[in-house]
Amino acid sequence: MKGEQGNDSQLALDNQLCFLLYACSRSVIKAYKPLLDPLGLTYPQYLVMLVLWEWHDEAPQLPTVKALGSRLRLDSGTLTPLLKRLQQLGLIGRQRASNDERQVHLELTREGVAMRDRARHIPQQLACETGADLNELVSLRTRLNTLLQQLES
Amino acid sequence: MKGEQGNDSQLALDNQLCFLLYACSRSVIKAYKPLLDPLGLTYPQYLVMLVLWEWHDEAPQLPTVKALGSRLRLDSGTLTPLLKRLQQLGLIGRQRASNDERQVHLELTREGVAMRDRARHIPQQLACETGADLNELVSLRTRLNTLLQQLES
DNA sequence: GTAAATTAGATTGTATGCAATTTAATTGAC
DNA sequence: GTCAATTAAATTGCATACAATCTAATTTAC
Repeated sequence: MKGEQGNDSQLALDNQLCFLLYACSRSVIKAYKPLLDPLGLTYPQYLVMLVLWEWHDEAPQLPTVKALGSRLRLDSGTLTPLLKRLQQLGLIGRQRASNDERQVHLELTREGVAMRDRARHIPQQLACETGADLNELVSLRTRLNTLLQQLES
Repeated sequence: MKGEQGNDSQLALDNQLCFLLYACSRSVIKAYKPLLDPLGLTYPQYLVMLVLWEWHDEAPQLPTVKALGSRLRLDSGTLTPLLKRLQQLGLIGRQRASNDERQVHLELTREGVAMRDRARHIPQQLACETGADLNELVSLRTRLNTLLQQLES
């Protein structure tokens, strides 16, 4: 009886971490929504655009679906329809690689590149809205990064 | 030009927190999967069962869909079909309240109560698998709780 | 060199999330 | 007391997530 109670509370405490991750993640996504609506993007679509914008700066070669999925931890079952929607929006293009026909390379259209300017204000605006301490947010980021590494190993 | 670069990196940093929340949350849910599969539960269904098990201990009156949604930050659009599945599985019952016909009260079936014994080992097992420091996890939980409060205010 | 194994994407099916609307019941204003 | 707001669930529609399967292309074993 006493043992069972102990197990239950331990379970609940540990559980609250996973639930808090789940609840915080959804809550942050909700906070993004009013900022992303004017761009016509969902949150996962916004993450894809962020990766493509970063790649656009750093690499001459554009990423494949595989490389994008590796960065975002999403598979083709999620990305294929999402990327088709971004293509419908005129933000990206998709090209089969000529040297390996299995791969699909992504590219930003002119509008896709241009949207970056309209997105630049978003992170700051969100940080202001939460009113959280910046050092606290950086510390949290570091800890979550460590946790993610542990979960993936 | 320099200003734009500064905005971009600031954006990327802040973004990594929201992305890490998103990635960690999904990664933790994946880690739960092999432990929940034997119970035939998905992760959101498991969260619902956790709330009902807690209520079962503490309150004589069973929660409504509204109260459950308030606890999990989920609305009826998500919960109604999920609860119907739990009912199909024979784990819960749903009863219209007689004093207010708009409300639906939830109850655990005998099997729903019994499943708790088969779920008790899950949190410990998961904590062991991640190999994370317990104090670290508690600290992270506290910080996420603070963040969630800020996001919801 | 060719068959088997592997790989990258696409597809299918199930289960969330959530905005928006609908329905039915209750409450409030007057 | 009655009609307008409000409320609790349910429903609808859209966009993820993700397991499982499929297809086509490439590698590997031999």
